[in-house]
Amino acid sequence: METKRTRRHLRTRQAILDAARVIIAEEGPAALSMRALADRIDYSAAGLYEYFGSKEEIIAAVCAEGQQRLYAAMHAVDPGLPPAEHLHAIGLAYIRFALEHPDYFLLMFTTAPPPNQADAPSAAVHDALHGEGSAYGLLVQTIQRGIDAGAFLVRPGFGLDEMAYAAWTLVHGIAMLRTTALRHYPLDLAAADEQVLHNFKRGLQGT
Amino acid sequence: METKRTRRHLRTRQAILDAARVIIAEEGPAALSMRALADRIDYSAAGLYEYFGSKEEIIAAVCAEGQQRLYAAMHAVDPGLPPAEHLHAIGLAYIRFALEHPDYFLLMFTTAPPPNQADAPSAAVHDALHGEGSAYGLLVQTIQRGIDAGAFLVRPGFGLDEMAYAAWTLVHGIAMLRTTALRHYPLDLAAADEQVLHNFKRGLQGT
DNA sequence: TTAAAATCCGAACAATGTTTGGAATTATAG
DNA sequence: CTATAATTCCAAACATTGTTCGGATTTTAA
Repeated sequence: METKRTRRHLRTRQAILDAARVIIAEEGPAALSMRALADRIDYSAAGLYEYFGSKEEIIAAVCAEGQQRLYAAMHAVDPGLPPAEHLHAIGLAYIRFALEHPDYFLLMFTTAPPPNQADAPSAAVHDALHGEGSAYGLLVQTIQRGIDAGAFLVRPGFGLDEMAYAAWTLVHGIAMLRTTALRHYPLDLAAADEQVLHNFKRGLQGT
Repeated sequence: METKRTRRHLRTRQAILDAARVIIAEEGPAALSMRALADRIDYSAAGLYEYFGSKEEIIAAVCAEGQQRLYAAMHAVDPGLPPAEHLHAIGLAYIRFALEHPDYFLLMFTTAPPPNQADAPSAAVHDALHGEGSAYGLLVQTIQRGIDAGAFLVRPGFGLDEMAYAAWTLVHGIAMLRTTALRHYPLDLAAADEQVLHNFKRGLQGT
């Protein structure tokens, strides 16, 4: 029972991650160097390696925090809404998260080290996506509820998995474009987003 | 009239870009170092700076080539198709380009240095997107033809620009997810893509 | 042929991620 | 309480990166 040591260890670990997050948000991912990170919390660069094995591990940990925040943002929408509105709302939450935390979002989906899906057993890949507390898992559950309630029409070759995939690509395309190629784009795109989501909803509800 | 010199200059410039493209395709963007690049074409790293001002310029030039190839892929679809099918086909071409050249695609939309839209006059941003020979310009033209032919229904707050934006986000989301988070995903997603594009088409065609 | 310009490269510089060796501190055992 | 072990921390060094500098070599212009 050595809680005192480990508590301090954990606290320092968190301080490192917090500093990393701040640097990324303020100066971009390129400015995240081990020395700058160490300076900010009054450590030396070498000292960081007692807490993380590499810079990649630190970035991966920040990404994991981002996934949790994304999940939290999507989980915060009223679950009492009817399925279609529920799906609409969590889609908007996904987009809003990307617009409010573009550095986070881009880190998670572009800068991040690619999870080695190539050799991993596909069951593990499946679980990582659908697991509890994951944004994609929440999406799947919401759609499943819509199917159960008869609000979404299952067609041959377009069932739960395909619906979830389609919904994800939809909001991801919006989020990605608006945080990269269309960053600072002058026009207001919220109305178009609404139209797109509305049309998608209609597509799920049947012919 | 000093064509001999400039011809050689241009040829070397192109050799540098070709080598950069090969390295990125074979070993990823992270493996693109000035020394590795110089080695491949029997130059020294310092010599490259006679042809490009920085590594960023080289990457930007490779991205520009990628944009041209993307445009060519979309331009290659039969323009005689009816507007809705035409739009469908260039959307598939966009996705296919991303799947066949994921390194290229990701370089263009994530690794690439962000074009400084912040201070540029918005007219220039508009021209860069809509200009002749640009993929987005081709998309806009196709949709304009669909509107003119009465195949796509213009609604208040959802006109040409919004339609083009929506179409782009749609295929971009698919292309981006399948080249990053869903790379090596075991399931076949082509059928779901078809469903999504089909539903989008229906949305454009009216209530 | 001579002067000027364009090419090309070895060497060096600053900054990066990481390793190493050991000093200082803290916990555990006898 | 002491001695041993484990943890924490850092200065220094290493390899690799993008880039600059000075000069040598080659090509063009006069």
